[in-house]
Amino acid sequence: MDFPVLHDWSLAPAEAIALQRQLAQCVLLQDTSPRPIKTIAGVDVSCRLHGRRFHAAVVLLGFPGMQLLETVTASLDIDFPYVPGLLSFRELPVILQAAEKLQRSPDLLLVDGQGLAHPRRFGLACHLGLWLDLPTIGCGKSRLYGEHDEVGDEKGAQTPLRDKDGEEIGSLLRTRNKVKPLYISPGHRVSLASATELALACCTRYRLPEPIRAAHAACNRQRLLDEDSA
DNA sequence: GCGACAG
DNA sequence: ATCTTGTCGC
Repeated sequence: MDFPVLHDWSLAPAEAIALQRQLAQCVLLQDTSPRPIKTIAGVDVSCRLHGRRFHAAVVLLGFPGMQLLETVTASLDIDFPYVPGLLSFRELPVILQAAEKLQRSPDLLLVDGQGLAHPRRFGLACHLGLWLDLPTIGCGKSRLYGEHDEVGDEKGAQTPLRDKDGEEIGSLLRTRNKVKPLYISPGHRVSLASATELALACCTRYRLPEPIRAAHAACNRQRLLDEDSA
C-alpha cells in the first residue's frame, strides 16, 4: 500500500491532543466502501509489559468468507507513553509500517480499539482511517468513553453508546452468546449503522471479529520472532 | 479533590 | 497490553 504522510510523530502529549482536535474535523461518517465489500483487514499490536518494542500485524481476509489472503508485520521501538485517549500515538507508527507492506488495499479495516467513541471523537480507528484514507471501524474490548444501557444476551443484540449530550457515538454489540459485548464505533468513511452491522458480519464463533483474531495471532507471532532474533 | 481511564 | 496453567461452567 502507498499513502502520504499526514503529520510527524515528534509530539508531546499536549500537542497530540491539539492535533486530535484538528484531525477529528476531517473524519467522515458516511459509507464510502465499495459494494459489495470483497476484502476486510484486521489490525492489532503486541508488546511486552513495560517494554518499548512494538509489533504490528495487518491481515487481509476475503469477505464474507473470511479466508486469509495476506499477512504483513512490522516491529518498532516506541517511547510515547500510554495515556488513555492517546493510544494512536503509541500504536499507529508501527501499524503504518506494516500497512505499507500490504500488496492489496482492503475495502475496510477493523481495528482493536475505539473509533468515534473517544473523548475528542478521534480514537485509533479514526486516526488510521484518516491516514490511509480508507474505511475503518473501531472494535474495543472495553469502554474508554460513552454511556449506555445493558445489552441483550443473544448474539447480535446491541444498544447505543452515547456521549454526555445524548449524541450517538457507537454501540455495544454482543458478538456471541454469554460473552462481554464489544464497543463498536466508526473510524472513518463508515456510518454508525454500518459499523455495527459490518463488525457483526465478521464474527463467527468467537467474541472478536475474525480479522482482529487473525491480526492478534499474527502480531504475537511477530513478537516471538523478533525477540528470538535478538 | 476524586474517580475513570482503549491497548 | 502483559505476567501465566489449569480449571470451572455453559
